[in-house]
Amino acid sequence: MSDLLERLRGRGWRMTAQRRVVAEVLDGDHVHLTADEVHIRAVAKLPEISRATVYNTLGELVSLGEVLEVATDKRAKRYDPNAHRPHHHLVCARCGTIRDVHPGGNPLADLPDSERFGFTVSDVEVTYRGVCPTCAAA
Amino acid sequence: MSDLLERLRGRGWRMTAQRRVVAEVLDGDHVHLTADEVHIRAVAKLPEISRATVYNTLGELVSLGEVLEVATDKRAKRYDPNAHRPHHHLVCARCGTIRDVHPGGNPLADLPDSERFGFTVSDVEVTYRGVCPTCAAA
DNA sequence: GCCCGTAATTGGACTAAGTCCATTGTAGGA
DNA sequence: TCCTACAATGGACTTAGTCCAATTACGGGC
Repeated sequence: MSDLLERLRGRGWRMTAQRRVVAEVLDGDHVHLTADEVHIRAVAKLPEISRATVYNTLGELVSLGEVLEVATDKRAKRYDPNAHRPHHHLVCARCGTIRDVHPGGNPLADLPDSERFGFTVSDVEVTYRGVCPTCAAA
Repeated sequence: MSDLLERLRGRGWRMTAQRRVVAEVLDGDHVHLTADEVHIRAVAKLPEISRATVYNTLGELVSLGEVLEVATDKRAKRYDPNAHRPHHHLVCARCGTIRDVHPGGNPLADLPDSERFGFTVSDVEVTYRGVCPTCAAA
C-alpha cells in the first residue's frame, strides 16, 4: 500500500496526515468497510479527522480507480481496496458478510450485441447471494 | 397485472385501495422506479395515500417475490416489477438509465465450488455499466 | 529553512432515503 | 350488520451522505 501512496503522490496528490490515515485503514484489514466504519477506524489513528474529509478522500480514491465502491448491502456504500485484481462478491443474505470471489467465465462476453442497445459497455459487477456456513448452522 | 392482484388475494392479502394503486403504478410503465417515484405516481391516483404505506407495500411485494429490489443507482433502491422473467441490468454511468437485459450463459454455474466458501449460493445479480447512445452523442 | 499560493480540512447545517410507532380506519368473514 | 384483525396514517426519528464558508497546512521556489 505504500505503493498506493507513491502512486498518489505521482498523480499530484498533496500528501496529508488525513489521507495517509484513510489509505492505511483501507489497507489494514481487507474487509469491505462502509464510509462510517472507515471514519471510526481513522479517528482511532488521528482523532481530529472529520467525516467530510473521509468522504472526500474515499471519493477521490474511487475516481482515481484505486478503490472500488460496492453496493451489495442496500444501505451504505462499501469500499473495496482490492481494485487491482478484478473480482466479484459473495454476500450472506442473513449476516451481510462479504467475500471476494473469482468466478470463471467472462460475463461481459455473455452479453450479446443485440442486448446492448447501443451502449458502450465497459464494466460488469456480479453479486452472488446466499447463506454463509455460520448462518446456515445457526 | 390483474394476475398479480389475484395472486396476492390468493395469498391472503387484504385488498385495499392503497395496495391496488401501488400495484397499478408498478404495472403502469415498465421503468425501474424509486420508492419516492412510486409514491408520487400513487398520490396522483389516490391523493391521501401516505409515504409509509407505499414503503410498506413495496416491502411486502418484495418479500412475496412479486417485485425485485435493485441497487444499481447507489442512492435509492429501485423496484422492478418484472420479477418473473429472470434478467439483469444495464445501467448508463452518466444518466442512470436502466435497461433490462438477458445475457446468455449462467453466471451461477461460473462460480466453482472452490470459490463458494461453504455458502449455499441461491442467487446472482449482474449489473453491466456503460454509456448509453444518448449520453455518448452529447 | 521560510514564504506563500493553492489545495485540503473542518464542522456544522442541510438533504435524501428510509424506518418506526401509536392511533385511526376498514376489509371481509361470521 | 357487526366485529376484529390487519392495514393505513403521519409525524418524528435515524442513517447516509453532501455542501460550504472559514481555516489550516503541503510543498515548490527562493
